[in-house]
Amino acid sequence: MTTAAPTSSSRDLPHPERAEIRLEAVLHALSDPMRLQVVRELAADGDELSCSHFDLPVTKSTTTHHFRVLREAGVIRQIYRGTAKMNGLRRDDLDDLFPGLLDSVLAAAARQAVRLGGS
Amino acid sequence: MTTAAPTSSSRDLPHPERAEIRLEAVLHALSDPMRLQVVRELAADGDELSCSHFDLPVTKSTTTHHFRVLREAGVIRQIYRGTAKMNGLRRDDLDDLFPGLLDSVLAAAARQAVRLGGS
DNA sequence: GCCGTACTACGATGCCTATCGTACGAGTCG
DNA sequence: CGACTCGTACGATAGGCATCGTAGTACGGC
Repeated sequence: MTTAAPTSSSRDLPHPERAEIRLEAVLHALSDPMRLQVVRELAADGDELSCSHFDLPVTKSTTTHHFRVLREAGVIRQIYRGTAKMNGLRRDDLDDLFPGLLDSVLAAAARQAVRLGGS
Repeated sequence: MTTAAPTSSSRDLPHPERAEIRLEAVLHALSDPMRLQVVRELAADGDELSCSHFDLPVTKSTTTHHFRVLREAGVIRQIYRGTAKMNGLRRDDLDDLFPGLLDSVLAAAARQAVRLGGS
């Protein structure tokens, strides 16, 4: 074992090419609190998180929708692994297209979380 | 010349306090091509640009709407000066709340403009 | 082969918003 | 004053989107 199957599921999902990623779409994707939260967790916990790992206060239908928006904007990459769908940040592509943008947004989100959740 | 009238119009517009500016609202404001364009011009040409200076491919009503969204998100500051309404980027507030964010977005927009308009 | 789990697809709904047109208010200049 | 310019307000409209629920598909384990 230890491999054998490269997890090559037949179904794969459409992702935009690096050159097709549009800044407006990325900003729009990140402008939703739900999706921003997802991106923050992905950035913090590293890649390879399944959809079900996230405990969002919405139904699974809505969760699927948000992941799709993130994927179609080019923010995340999704691959099926068995029944689970793993999500990873497209940090390399984003950093190449928009240097520093993702880090700025993440830092801004973290700052704001402290400022608002201030305790 | 060079001053004399402090241009103190009686009508002034509601702006969010610095502490009220929300990252999601800023990202959403910048996710519209029209508004992003406005912000880019403001950043390039310095402050103090009148609404009519912008030649957007929409009617004046819509232009007013976009400026209002930008103002209510805390991205720009607007003041009346006679019949004109001057617009300025709230760079100080944004840089304080979200260091580097505005510059990253502007740089990303410039890069993308080159990449797409790339001749 | 069957069942449970993970996620999707589709339709419905209600809200938000980008857009327009027209009518109006505020200032400036003749 | 009167006319013109700049921008606003309001209503209408059409499209987008966040949300849900239900039904369905794909995979893995028993």
